[in-house]
Amino acid sequence: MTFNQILNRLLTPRERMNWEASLARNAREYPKGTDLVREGERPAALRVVLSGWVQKYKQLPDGRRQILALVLPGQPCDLDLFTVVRTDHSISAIRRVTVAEIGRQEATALIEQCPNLAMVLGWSEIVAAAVQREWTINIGQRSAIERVAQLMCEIFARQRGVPAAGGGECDFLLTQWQLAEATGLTQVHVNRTVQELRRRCAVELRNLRLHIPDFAQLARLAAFNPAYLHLGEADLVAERVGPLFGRIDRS
Amino acid sequence: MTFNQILNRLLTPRERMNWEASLARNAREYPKGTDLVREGERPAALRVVLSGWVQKYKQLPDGRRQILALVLPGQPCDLDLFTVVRTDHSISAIRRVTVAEIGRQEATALIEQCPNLAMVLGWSEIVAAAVQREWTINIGQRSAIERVAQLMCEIFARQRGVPAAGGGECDFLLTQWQLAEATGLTQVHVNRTVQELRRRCAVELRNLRLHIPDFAQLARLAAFNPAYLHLGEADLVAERVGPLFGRIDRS
DNA sequence: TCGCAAACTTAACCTGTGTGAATGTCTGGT
DNA sequence: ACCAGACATTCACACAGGTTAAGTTTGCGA
Repeated sequence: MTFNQILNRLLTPRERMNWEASLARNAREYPKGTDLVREGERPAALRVVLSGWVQKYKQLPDGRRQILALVLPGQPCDLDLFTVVRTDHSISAIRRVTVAEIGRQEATALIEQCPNLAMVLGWSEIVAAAVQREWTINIGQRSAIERVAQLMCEIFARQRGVPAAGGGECDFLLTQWQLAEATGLTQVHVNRTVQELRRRCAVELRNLRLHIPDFAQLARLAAFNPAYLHLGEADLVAERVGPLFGRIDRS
Repeated sequence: MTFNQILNRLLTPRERMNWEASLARNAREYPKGTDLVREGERPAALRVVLSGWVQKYKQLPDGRRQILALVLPGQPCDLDLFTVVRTDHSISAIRRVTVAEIGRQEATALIEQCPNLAMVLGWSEIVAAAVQREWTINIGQRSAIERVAQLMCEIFARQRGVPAAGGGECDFLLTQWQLAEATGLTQVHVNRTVQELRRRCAVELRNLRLHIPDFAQLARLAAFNPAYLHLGEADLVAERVGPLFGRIDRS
């Protein structure tokens, strides 16, 4: 269940129109590598990725860098605009991206006009937190090959869902260097690892496309358990998230 | 700024009374090692740690375990009760703990009666997410000695704040084995690392107490930057978190 | 106060992953 | 069709941290 499908399901037609209009009105393009947000800044906009991929990352003083999360098309980067005074991480474009940047005033008005929107945005944060936890165990406990395989499973599942059988293909906009920064490995070792995965016929990877011939096999290798993506729970978002973030209003 | 200080500041006296009464009414004790929540369960209560420490963790099928987060006294474990259908991680008592377990009905009523409470709880989730990000870069990029030092800085700062100068002492309820599970190292290597920190006079650690003679020195060694704890931002919680999670009502 | 389990320490050895550097190969822009 | 820069690949070597297996100390419950 993608973020867009959740929006479709939970927003009223009018709410959805307002949201879409706001996104379109505030869409901007950036070349790859552009920093959208820098650590320590005061968040000034609600950002939603419309095309391309965006990374959240942190750096140590000596330059070591860790990618914390990937934001795929359709997803909001974060809700820091509404919550945080100084951002604790940076956000940048992995490749050329289109991002909607909705300013504070408009974003606040939008949420007030669309009672269900806060709820859906809240849900996206909940899933993002679960993904962050999975990345923690990924980096902390899995071996190199498991880490890379796990990340590939996640990226596939977030775009295509978990296939009932067999496999498929999806976008994979990371260079091996970025894959290394996301998994806590070095670029050289990621290369070894990707080749090992190729040798085992677990994945094909070229031209920014990832092909997984047998998803179940890769998932086994990675000890991938898709539960943390909460893909099947969106139907229940309404009754659950409602009390905290907002209220359903289908009038 | 501890969670309790935020509560003091943002709740009305009546709200605070309701909250405290609810905590007291639902307090329960558990011996160390008790699982409070198991991965895959439906969350049934809002849990707040009253004394002792609690860990959130995930396990791989073969038993490898990663501690994801520590919940210290005064803090809520999570808001999964309001948001998630099936929990994606487990929660257990690190040592003997007292935990308030507020059932769904009571928790929902409480939030409806206390408009500011949702806001404060939301803030705790925001900080927890920031901590999770820091743990990710900790495990992904720092060396063993940096990881351990960083975690010690965090635990100290969450209890005592960042000392202006010099150092101090605080509780440290983790065994070296748990320290290993939290940092993605082995127990043996954690032991080596702790001794190296002792040798450098960076910390003293015994009897579940951590003594840091010179916090600035340890922070330098760990590349510790307390910004992610958002310790100084609580004053601004109200105007920020308000629009999303709730509304200030000091009537 | 004893006794046992949990926690910590030490040691010898091993391996997965990091380093640094050179070379090869795409690919998108013009 | 070509070129420049970005990516991927390969190699030789180093070392941080893992593994296994004993000890030794500590602290708590009976």
